[in-house]
Amino acid sequence: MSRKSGQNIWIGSTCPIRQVLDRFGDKWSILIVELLSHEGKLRFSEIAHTIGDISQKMLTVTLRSLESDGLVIRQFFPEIPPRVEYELSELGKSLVPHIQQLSAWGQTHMDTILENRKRFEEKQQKQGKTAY
Amino acid sequence: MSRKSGQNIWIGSTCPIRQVLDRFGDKWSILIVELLSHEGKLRFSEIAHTIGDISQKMLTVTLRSLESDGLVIRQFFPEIPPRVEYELSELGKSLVPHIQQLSAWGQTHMDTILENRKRFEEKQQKQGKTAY
DNA sequence: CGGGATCCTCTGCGATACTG
DNA sequence: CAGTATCGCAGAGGATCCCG
Repeated sequence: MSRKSGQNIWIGSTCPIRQVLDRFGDKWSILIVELLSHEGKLRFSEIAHTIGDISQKMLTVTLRSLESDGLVIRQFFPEIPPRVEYELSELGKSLVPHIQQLSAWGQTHMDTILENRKRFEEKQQKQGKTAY
Repeated sequence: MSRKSGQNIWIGSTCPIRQVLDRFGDKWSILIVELLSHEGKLRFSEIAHTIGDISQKMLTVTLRSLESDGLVIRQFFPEIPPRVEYELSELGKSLVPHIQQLSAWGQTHMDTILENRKRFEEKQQKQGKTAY
């Protein structure tokens, strides 16, 4: 519970922010949701190719977890060779706007952040590193 | 570049989503920003106590990185015993609404996700696990 | 083609002890 | 009080091989 604010916030391990972070804090989930939101329906190899630097294992694992949580729909076509298509569920689509908000924030402010970080490092080098 | 969509999206390692994820995908950054957004100005030990299950090391590291990127302002008071206060910068505050959007999405949909996951696991147990 | 199963590496993070 | 320094580990994620 908050002391200073009247708003209701708790920070325990079941608070919504932590839940969202636990679910989507991994390396690939959000990226795949964003990709599917733009491309609609994609095959396994198309996703792999578009992202480029994801391993087959992690693509499999991430897609399976997204499917398991009902965020992505997997369609298997038992042809030869087999074909599998992935697309966002309604639940998955409902997340997209928020991802794009974050993405837009990043486009606007990430340069500033990187500059800040650079200046901070330079400042640290001038001050410290002289004491040995 | 997208083929099917007319919108501009790229998925390379410099795309904004990845940058945001690289920056805030860790375990504590977003949580601390959210906490400071509610409490305004907090001392080191107040943050530690409120969160509860963060180690001193990770609190130090996370606060330092947030300060380095200009998201958090650190004020040091050379008293005895020393006192340090942290608060969000304007840049940090500009991120808060988006975090709360995500948090709200989590409150609305996380139960569904967990149910989906549970059902998926049960389905897997019925089907697989018989083939050896 | 779309994975499963292994093995291995790297690192984020926690636990502990010490300091100005 | 607010850190710093060091050690150690679990687990995320990559590389490789295999299979229907």
